Amino acid sequence: MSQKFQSKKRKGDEEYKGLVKKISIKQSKNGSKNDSVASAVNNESNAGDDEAIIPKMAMLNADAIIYASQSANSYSANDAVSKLFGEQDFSSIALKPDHESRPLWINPINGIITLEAFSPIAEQAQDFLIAISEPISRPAHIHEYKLTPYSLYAAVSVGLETEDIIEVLNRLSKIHIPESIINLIRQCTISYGKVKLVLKHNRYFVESSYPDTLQKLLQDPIIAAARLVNTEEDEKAGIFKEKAPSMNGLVIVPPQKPPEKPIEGKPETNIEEASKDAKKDEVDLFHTVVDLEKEDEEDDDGDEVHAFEIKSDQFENVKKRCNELDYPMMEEYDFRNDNNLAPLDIDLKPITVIRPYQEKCLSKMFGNGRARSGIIVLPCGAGKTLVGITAACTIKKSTLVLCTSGVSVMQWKQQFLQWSNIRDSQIAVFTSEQKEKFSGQSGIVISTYSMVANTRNRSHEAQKMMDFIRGREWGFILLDEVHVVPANMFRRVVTTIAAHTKLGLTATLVREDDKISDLNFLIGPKLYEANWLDLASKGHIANVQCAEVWCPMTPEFYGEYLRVNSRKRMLLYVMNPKKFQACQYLIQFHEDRGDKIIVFSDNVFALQAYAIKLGVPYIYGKTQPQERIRILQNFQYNPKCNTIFLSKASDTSIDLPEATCLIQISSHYGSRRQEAQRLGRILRAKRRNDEGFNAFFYSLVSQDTQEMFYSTKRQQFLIDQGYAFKVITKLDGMENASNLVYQTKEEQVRLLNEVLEANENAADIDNDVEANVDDLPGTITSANFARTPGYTRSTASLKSLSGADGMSYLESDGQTVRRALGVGGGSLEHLRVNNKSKGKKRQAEEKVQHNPFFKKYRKK
DNA sequence: TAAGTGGGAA
DNA sequence: TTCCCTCCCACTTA
Repeated sequence: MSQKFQSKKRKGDEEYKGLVKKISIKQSKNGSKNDSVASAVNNESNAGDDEAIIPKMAMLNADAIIYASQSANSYSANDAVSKLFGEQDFSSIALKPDHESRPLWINPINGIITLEAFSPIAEQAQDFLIAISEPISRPAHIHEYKLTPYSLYAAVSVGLETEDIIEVLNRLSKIHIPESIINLIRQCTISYGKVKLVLKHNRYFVESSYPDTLQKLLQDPIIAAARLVNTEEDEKAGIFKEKAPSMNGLVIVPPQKPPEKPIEGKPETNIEEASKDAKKDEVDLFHTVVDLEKEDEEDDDGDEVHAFEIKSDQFENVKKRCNELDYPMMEEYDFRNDNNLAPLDIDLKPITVIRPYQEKCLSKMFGNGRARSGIIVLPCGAGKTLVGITAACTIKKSTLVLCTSGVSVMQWKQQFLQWSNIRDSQIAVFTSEQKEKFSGQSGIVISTYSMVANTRNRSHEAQKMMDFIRGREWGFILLDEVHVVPANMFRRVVTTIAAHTKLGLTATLVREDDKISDLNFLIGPKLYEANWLDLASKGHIANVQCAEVWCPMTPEFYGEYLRVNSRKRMLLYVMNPKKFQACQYLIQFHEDRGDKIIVFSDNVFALQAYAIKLGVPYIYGKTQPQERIRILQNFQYNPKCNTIFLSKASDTSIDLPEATCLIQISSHYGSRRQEAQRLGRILRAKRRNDEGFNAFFYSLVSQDTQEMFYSTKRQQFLIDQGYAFKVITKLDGMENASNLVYQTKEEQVRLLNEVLEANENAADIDNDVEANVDDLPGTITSANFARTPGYTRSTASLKSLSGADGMSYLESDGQTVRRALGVGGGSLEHLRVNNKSKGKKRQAEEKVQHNPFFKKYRKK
């Protein structure tokens, strides 16, 4: 490979020589690496598809050009092309003479960097790009990254410096870096990393070696207001040795002991050695690409450090404000020199093995010997838990772990016991069921977000436990599924708990709202994000074939689909008989192959209809825990039970390594996170390292319906991760399968009727409520009216009751029954349901409150 | 053990 | 662009 480079080499280009030198060093150090990447790219199972698509794309473009030139016939074809690109026409930018050997393009306008992933040095370039920019899209051959203030902040916080970033970028780029981009980098990095948030004795300090910077920040009204004026107590506590009144009240803290080289502490176990080596490798690798001598320079070496204290309940605001002022505060914890917090006796067990990418994550976190706060993004099944546990074992201070569900809490506890030598008495669980405290000065508490974020009345025990958690200082807080933290209620956990280091873990750092960037000041920068395909190619997670199966609507269903309003359409395309058949066919096909299959449906009606019709067990929200366990164990160990149906009840935190095939029949909304999480269910497939093993992921989509739109949206995350979705318009052999359900028109029509009935019953409530809402002008009176005790809506439709005979699927679902019976008045059946559960009334209230007026009213 | 409540996701 | 429904869960209390 280096031969190829040599042949392209041009004399006199110093930059280029430098680049080649770096490459050959890298190669001699790790000769086979590039080859394996290259082969991974070439063997990439979907590569063929991509190639097949390219000519089509080219044709498409040609069409567009012809069209453009015809519609604007005064232009020549060339002009028309430029017009298509608009201001994104960069044909005037000069390429470097040796551009072919450099893998990057940089868009001067939006900071998007395009990487040729087939370049021999793509892997090194990737490491660098992940450090300085956001991965946007990483399909097989061309990757896109974007430079953003946040990403540059993250780059600085892992130790990169402005000029290094510019220099390396320039080496890798096919064009000279545009001025606009250089300015962006300078602007974003010049002020970064100068201010730190420090927690000491349960108090928060803004610290910097640049007093001017602190002065500047104090000019800001928000920060000034959050400032806590020092008292004599501070002195007694021994935090401040020296005051500097001349600096307008800023105090000087004696110089900190400069951090040593990465984790040289106590290499007690092999693991620590291994991870130390990994860190060294990481640094080496970085030097190889970047060629820096001065990487580990510390600004505050021997300098004085200045600080002022802020109110602890204000620190979220201060962090946010500093971000806005372009002085993002880094949070680092010098845990090895902290003698205030009691140490925690915890180490990884000697048998515990850390994978290379896990070491990489940790090296980003502990790169300068301190613990940085931030976020690590790893795909499901890639061992996020172990990363968290290893981090806890490195910090060795009291640790708080927060998860989304009680099941996860137990899993975390079990994993801590499995991978580390933590004693059982040192690890406590805090949920509604169990309220434990650890013994001694330090320990681990595992809890849920809702437990800690709860603002309503607590049980006595819970309150005591919360006082315990709030009253102490934590060395480390681990936030599992960190993408939920920006939610209004959950985000308060980061402010109410005093923790030196915050580490967020997630597989999918996306939300469908715009709150995800809040994590930058709630937690910290993204420290590492793994490439899913990369991990798959190395065998850490399973290879997955993704396919979208198009199921034509039957004429009857499509006719109805076109007729009804959009709200009622969903059931029609989910219950499409052709989809039913495709699902059944795929189940048979994969069961014959020996696969274990999970079928997902968001829609409970469809879930039950499918599962009952096909005689397969299913789990949804109301399934009792024991029943769930029974079904899941059957699925795992019973060779006769190879398929289960799941609702979104188990989208997260359910571990089924046996599953090798997923089928999605209903995916109403465009949640990228959900799609990725579902794919994650099969990434840890036990059989992933079998020769030629593939897991399968099917999305069944009714053709020419809204579902196709949602499906495309949902897939975006996975596509950005490099997965290619194949479109299957016809399942081979399906027409020969004789045992499929709903083959006759009569059966299909009967199904259609059932669907329409269900739809109508469900819709009755909506119509009814809407009518009410329309009647009421949205005044306070109407609110009172809606909340009047004993108020029942009486615009009953007996029709919906009388039609309930055919709803065989509804019977096991209490809520749907209620909804179906819904508004009916006067019937005994209705009264029975209504008496049994007041849920209906609550539902009615909610509906009324959805009126925009009340929404605003309630917000006030 | 069941029901109510509040909250999250989209 | 905004808003929508539904389903799910955890926690508390009766």
